[in-house]
Amino acid sequence: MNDEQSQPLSQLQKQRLEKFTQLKNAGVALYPNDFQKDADIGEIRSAHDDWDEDKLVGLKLVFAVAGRIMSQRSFGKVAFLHIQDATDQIQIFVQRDAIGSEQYALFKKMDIGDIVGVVGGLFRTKTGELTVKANTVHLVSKSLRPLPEKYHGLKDVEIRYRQRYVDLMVNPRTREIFQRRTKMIRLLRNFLDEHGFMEVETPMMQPIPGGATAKPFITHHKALDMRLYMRIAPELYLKRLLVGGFEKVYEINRNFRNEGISTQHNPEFTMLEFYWAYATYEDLMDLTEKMFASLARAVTGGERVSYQGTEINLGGAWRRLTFYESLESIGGLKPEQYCDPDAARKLMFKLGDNVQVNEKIGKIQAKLFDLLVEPKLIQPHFIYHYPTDISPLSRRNDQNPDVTDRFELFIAGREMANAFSELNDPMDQRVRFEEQVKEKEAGDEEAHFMDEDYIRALEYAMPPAAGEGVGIDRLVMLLTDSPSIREVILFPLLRPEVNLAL
RNA sequence: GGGCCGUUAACUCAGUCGGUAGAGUAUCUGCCUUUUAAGCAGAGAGUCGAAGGUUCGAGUCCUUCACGGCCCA
Repeated sequence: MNDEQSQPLSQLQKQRLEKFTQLKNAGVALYPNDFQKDADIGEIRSAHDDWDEDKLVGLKLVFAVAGRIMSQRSFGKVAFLHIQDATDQIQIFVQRDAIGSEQYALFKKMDIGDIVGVVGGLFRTKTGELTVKANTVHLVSKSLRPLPEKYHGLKDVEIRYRQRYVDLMVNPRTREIFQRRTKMIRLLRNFLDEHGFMEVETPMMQPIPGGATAKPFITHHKALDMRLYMRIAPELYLKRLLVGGFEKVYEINRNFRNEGISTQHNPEFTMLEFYWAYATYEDLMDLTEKMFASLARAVTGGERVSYQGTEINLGGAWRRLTFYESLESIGGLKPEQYCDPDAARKLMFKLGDNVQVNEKIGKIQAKLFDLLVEPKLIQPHFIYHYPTDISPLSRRNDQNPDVTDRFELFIAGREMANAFSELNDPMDQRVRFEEQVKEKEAGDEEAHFMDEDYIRALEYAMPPAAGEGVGIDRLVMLLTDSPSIREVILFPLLRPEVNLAL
């Protein structure tokens, strides 16, 4: 800790180290593991919050609680603390005459931030607060660093992300976000399980990355001397399972995309993907409405949620319109502006975006959509019938082969889900992959790879199916009213900390 | 990758026109047996993100860099 390499200790750290030494010299164990905790603070409070003083005095029970000291108000021979465990906070009353002068002297060496164990009964103070009157106070774990200020808390976002443990200690909102995140994921699993889906796990390290248009991370397996990619999506493996005969499968886990970082992108992020044989993309729209609304009810209490000051209604049937309809009615474009490649390219240039000369019309249209339509989709919208050019894994529409039976879901001006009826024609899939390989060879790092084994699987016949991917981080953002994806990821990726000597 | 903003005590923040580095909380000392942003009195605490430059003099002005945030790509 305090060797030559380390950073100079602050005055506060030195003072804590002194107390550490004093306690040690007094024979106090600084990191004991024998305190027997027998109650959670939350349980104590919910069981006794409405008890009056007489009733509490009648209660002869003694509780053993443990938690971190969050604040203290110290008098000469008596002190009040608040300690916090995973469930709640409770006030502790420590009296010299109750625990003895010797113990009280040791207690005075304990600091805010220390983890302590307290044994005592319950009473109510003059101001009416439910309080544990300590019979004994045990040091359970000594803290050598001061906690952030009690009133303003920890605001510095860089420290909040780098030292999430401190953020979690002192900011209740942070704890609530991650508790809600966990609850949401559990609810999603329950929802899918109840609808007959089977949860599976497919490779995160893949020899051929597939299932999405994205740049992968590359890694290497030493013993096999083999290049591997961190998966950009589980899609192609999940569909292999449909070939194998499972008819409803899902996976919730991490994907990795080697792209920029923003308020809506973290290089590793969590996706739900689910596949449903004998269903269509339209069935998925219905299921998605149900799923999101039930999730919102369960975690926020209603179907109308407030996101960054805007009310968003997740209840009922959501608006559905085709990709081209949206370019016209929401983007304000006319067919001649987006159907003709030269006109579309010219328009993109005018909007300040560079378009590659060889870019296909579907891709240019997608850029127009991103710019002119997506930001305006605040209430939930299903946009369907995407151009085939940009949907290499989707089934073509039976009436118009230039579009696919695919939709994306937009809420709060951002993509929340992507879904389609699956392409199960192996011949067509091969052609689509070949198109992608051409784009890759032309320099598009995000284009799909050829996956011969996937085509082989389709050649065994895959049932017609529909599949969907839902960005869980963005969904958590929506239902926790968080403006940045980093607020809903426990340890978002940051550059290495400089000057960190441990 | 580009633009803008930020980085000052452990935390939250001031710092005027370039002239000795400030507050609150926290900490330490003393008093204090029902407080809850406890109180009173006193004290200590700084690589002003880093490195250069301008200047008699830089937290402040200029340049570069690092890290973070927001927006754009």
